[in-house]
Amino acid sequence: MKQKSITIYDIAREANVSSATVSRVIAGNYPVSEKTKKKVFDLIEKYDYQPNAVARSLTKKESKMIGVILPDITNPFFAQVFIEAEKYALTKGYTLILCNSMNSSELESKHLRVLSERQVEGIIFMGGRINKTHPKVSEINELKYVIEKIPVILVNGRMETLECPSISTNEAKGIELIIDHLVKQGHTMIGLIGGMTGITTTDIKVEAFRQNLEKHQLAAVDSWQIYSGYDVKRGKEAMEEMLKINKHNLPTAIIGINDLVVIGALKLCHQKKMNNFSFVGFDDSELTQNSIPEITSVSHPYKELGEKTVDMLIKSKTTDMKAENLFIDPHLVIRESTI
Amino acid sequence: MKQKSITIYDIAREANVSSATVSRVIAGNYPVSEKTKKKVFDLIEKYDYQPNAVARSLTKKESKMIGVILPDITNPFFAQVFIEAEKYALTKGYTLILCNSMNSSELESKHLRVLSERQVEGIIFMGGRINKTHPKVSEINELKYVIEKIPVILVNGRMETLECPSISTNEAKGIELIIDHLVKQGHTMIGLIGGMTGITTTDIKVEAFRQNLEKHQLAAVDSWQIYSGYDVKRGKEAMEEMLKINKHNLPTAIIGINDLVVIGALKLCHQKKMNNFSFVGFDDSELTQNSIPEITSVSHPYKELGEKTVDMLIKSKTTDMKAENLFIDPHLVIRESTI
DNA sequence: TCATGTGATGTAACCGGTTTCTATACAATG
DNA sequence: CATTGTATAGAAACCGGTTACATCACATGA
Repeated sequence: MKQKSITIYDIAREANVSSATVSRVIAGNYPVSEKTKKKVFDLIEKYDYQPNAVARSLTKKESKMIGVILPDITNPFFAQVFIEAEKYALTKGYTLILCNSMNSSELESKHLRVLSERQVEGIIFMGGRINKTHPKVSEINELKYVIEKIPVILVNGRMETLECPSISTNEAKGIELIIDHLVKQGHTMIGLIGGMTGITTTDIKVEAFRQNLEKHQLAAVDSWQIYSGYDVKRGKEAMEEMLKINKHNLPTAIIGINDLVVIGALKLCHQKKMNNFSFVGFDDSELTQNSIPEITSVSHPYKELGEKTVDMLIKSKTTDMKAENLFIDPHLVIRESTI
Repeated sequence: MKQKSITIYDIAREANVSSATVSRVIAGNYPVSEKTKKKVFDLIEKYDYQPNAVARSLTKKESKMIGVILPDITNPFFAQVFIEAEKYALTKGYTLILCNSMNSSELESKHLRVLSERQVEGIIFMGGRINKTHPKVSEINELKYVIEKIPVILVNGRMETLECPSISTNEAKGIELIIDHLVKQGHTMIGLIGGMTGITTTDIKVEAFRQNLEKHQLAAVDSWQIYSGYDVKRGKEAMEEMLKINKHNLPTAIIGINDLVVIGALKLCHQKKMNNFSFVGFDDSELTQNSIPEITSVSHPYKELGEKTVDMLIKSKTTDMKAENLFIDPHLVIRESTI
């Protein structure tokens, strides 16, 4: 329904040169006389000629596209990494294709397939549910199969069952920052709520939690660590349980596995009119600044995560990618909830 | 660095047929003998042959890609529409390319160009800063130029300077729902904060605000309507001003131009220990459920916005698109902040 | 029996670029 | 002057599909 666009041949014809010459003028990687160059550039401008990226992809066998598969772009963590990756990719001539898997392995597979058919040069895989307790082996196989053909990088996710390069926030370091801060504030009784055992990122945090309590010679009270999940509702539930089972022996500071959990806990405390806890979240999402009180939280190295991932993918075109696991340190943003 | 994939010719050779036949088997739009079909399908399965979408795009002159340009995927409104659009597009064989413009017209132009070169079949343009007070005419021209070549649809944005089809939430209706609800709750003194005059979506809401007050024969007190902006900070500022200039004549219910503004206003009221206002937001973002109190808000017809937009774009391939402006009614989600 | 229609398949052109190979003109070198 | 090198440019193949057109075998109907 729209007019057909002009091609390299149209330019060539009007300039009385061959398409090869026009191609060379554009690429600028081959000697072309100044006169011809000018003639071609003038025509390109005159018609606002835009090279057809699809045709170029086909001949050059490089699509200049990178796929991004994540559970849900609504999650501020994924959104932030994506934005940084996109910004960076653009400067490198790459385009990102975002795929929301909505935590469905079926969708994940479908997206994997589409991306592969579209000849993406690499796939960024975030927060997939692949971990040692993952129920569906089929999915891992699917991914494994793709990895053999397309470079895949995991962001903040590890796969015990599969060799795959990854880039992650050093979450253990994040927990260390939190506990150091809380101790400096005078806290000696610290709890941890949310998350699920078996999920890599939770396991790492819990492990770091215990180690750092020990480092400061603080008691690791078992009932002060409550698994529940990752959303606001779970946070509320966890806090409810915390209050119930520790009625007479409560921690003074509580770390949430992520910001949402803290929001939930805060809500419960507000309802119960208990405003005597310090809270720390994880992810430093916008929520932390919009809640009352504003929440101290660990901020991921978003920019590095995004850029390094894209870089590794681009590099993997020429260098064989080692299945290395890169960790980047986060930092702590201190707000009202811990002062 | 990865192995080359197999092509339709590989399949054809091993099946002792021509590539045309394989193509026909896959397309299934042409009679092929059962025997040949089976032979080909078996080989496709054996090698897990995946057609090269780039090559297909080139010959068929249809990329099956749609571009999406929006200011910032972090904004829950855009994210939600995107998710719905993507979900739907996938079922139709289309892939979306998300572009964050970060409110920079430079980036907008760059993305427009990239998308055009990639031969996208259409562009979904959300929340662009194009309106009657828009300072940069160059940008409009850029967009205008693209529109001549690629179908563009605006989502929740209108352009006075440019004929372009659009799909929008009926925001006036949203305001009507709010005011009807507040009146039913007994409110007779209603304020409106946030937004900016000159921005289409604000103008529409303000206009509807006044009309609906009139409908209920309520006073439209000038100082109860305060422009400020769109984020939490602006909301706080607006509320501060509201309290200052209306010290002895305050509204009892306050409508925010969006949810963020309400969050800001709530924060201020919390600081000032003034918990006697009813608040209503707009967008029904997750924030509304996570704040204290939970906020009554107008929910956009996300699913319809996403699906209808994709549908229109697909249809525009065969039918010439009228520059029509479609409106879809939102609904009101009632929460603690107005009871 | 011959003309015609139909099903199944192959051939080759095409999509819009890039790139290898080749050719030409001209300058520099011996 | 013959030889070699270099700058410039074209011809043609190629990327991996799709499809218009051609072909052929066989069935049908006059």
